[in-house]
Amino acid sequence: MNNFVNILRKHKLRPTKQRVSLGKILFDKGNRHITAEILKNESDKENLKVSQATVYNVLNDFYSAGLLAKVNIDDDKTWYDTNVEHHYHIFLENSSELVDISPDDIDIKISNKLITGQIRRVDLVVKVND
Amino acid sequence: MNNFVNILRKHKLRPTKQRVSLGKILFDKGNRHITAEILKNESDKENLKVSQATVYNVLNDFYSAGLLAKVNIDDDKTWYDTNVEHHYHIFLENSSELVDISPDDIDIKISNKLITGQIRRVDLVVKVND
DNA sequence: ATAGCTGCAAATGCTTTGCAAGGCC
DNA sequence: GGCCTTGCAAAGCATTTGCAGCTAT
Repeated sequence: MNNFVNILRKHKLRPTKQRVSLGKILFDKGNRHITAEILKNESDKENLKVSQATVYNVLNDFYSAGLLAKVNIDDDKTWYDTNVEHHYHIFLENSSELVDISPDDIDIKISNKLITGQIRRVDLVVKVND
Repeated sequence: MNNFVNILRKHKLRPTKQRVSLGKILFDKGNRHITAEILKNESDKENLKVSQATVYNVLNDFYSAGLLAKVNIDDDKTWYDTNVEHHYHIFLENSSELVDISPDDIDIKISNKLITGQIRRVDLVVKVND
């Protein structure tokens, strides 16, 4: 029935009412970019009775399990991304919206004499504004 | 005499003792990447008697004047960069150090069908780890 | 039964701010 | 002198944590 319950179990996370209903908000509508504040608001709108602390805990748990990615845009709030595949972002400054860019649509060539050690990740954000 | 005093005046910032001495730490040693905490520590080491609040105020003033750039690495602290030219970054995760990459050493091609509006800036951070 | 989770409130960590005292033009 | 800046302490915000009570297994 509920597929997400199994995903939680697979990651050794108990499928509590709160996790399942927040998971529904996060993963049932395609790729999303969300903050703890937005998630709490949407949860309230659906009368889910989830505390703000639990929203933070759940986001951290999902992130640790690899179900969410973090995106650094500004220093104020943490954004979470339901797309955990390698990709880049466009940030629409007017609406504070994030849009995914597939690595196929962008070509980055770094002169590798600059890199020492292992590349762990490459973060790219194009900030646009009309 | 003190060249930085004139720079401050040009930006309508009064050349107070605090601004001039923090400016010396920031701009007299080539390009630097620094947080409010690091700057306060270095200021203390030189017995400058600058309060933490003033460190924050000065960083904000310099940033607003275009003398410093901000770099988003993590959500915890704000990094400031004395290099305000367009460029990219390598973040050394082991030492939490930032290294500049010149735009000449990296080639980014974005399929421009993806971009609507004006590109305000392109932020790229390569996180390495050995 | 019990290990894990939730909710509340308090604590934390970075940063900002109000206001009185001091410094620059 | 007058306005800007500083310093201190308090406030602000996003986030984390301690702990008692609850829930999934």
